[in-house]
Amino acid sequence: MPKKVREQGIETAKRLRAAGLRPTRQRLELAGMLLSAGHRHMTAESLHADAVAGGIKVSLATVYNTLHQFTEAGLLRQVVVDASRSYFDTNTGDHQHFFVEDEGTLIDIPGEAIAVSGVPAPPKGMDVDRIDVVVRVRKTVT
Amino acid sequence: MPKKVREQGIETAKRLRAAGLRPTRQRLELAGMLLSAGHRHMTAESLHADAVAGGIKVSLATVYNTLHQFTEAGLLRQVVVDASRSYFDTNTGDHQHFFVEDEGTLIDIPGEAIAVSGVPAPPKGMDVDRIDVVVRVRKTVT
DNA sequence: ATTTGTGCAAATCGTTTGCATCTGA
DNA sequence: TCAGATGCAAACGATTTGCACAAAT
Repeated sequence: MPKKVREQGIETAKRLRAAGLRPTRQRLELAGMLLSAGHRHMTAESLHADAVAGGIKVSLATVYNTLHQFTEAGLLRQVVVDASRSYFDTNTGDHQHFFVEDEGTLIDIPGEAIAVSGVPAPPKGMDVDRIDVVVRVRKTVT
Repeated sequence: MPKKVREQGIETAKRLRAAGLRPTRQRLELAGMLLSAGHRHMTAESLHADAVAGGIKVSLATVYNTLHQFTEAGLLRQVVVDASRSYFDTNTGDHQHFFVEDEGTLIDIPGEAIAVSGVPAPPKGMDVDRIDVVVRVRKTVT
């Protein structure tokens, strides 16, 4: 194993431990897929498919568990755009999304770009947790 | 039957016919619940429960069908805030929502109040269908 | 050795559908 | 009459869970 990869693994292991998660093989490999390259969007099904395609042995149940654990640990963010599937985003920073309805795909919109103004004060005894903006787009009908 | 109620029923029947829907007993009664009073938010389950509680005989399957038909007819609008349930809103005008995460309830935010700026141009060949803003709130932790 | 995680299959939840029966026009 | 609507129960797809086994500390 190349030194660089090993160190990356150690680095990832630390992050998992810090989140109170044991660095198991499955979690390390999934974390590797998610945290290495650039940001990505996924569903449990798609991540499982990618993992299996990449030779990683994990069950779908473990993928679901892992996605939720990572989300709770702040490594991922859940995006609600479709009533029938859950999407996850490796970009946990301030940003919003385009949702391509024909394809079921997400595209990030930088948080600096977009602004929401005029939000009324929340009802008494409530605090704003987050503001989500979804720009639903579809293929132009020509 | 009081004259006023009968006329309301006739009025509703017209709206249904205009939407290409036969004014059946179930559809008229559900429409009555939805279009009479002020705006309301509901899930299929909650509407079915309310209908049954109000003495209206309908099956859950018909409630689902009706909600979708009404939505397609523009009488209702679907709101996506929770990955596991579909919400519907009798307010089909321009507006947004608070979503109380602890309770799973929605509160309207008038469209005039809120504004989203800085939305980038959608990708080539895509048109913006709608912009949804969800202000997620939760009970203040004291 | 003890605790925690994994995989599988069964269970669950919201939602949709097939089909026999009704109902409105 | 008869296309369209309804209700029920079975089917569904996404997600969760129970439990025996495996792996991490």
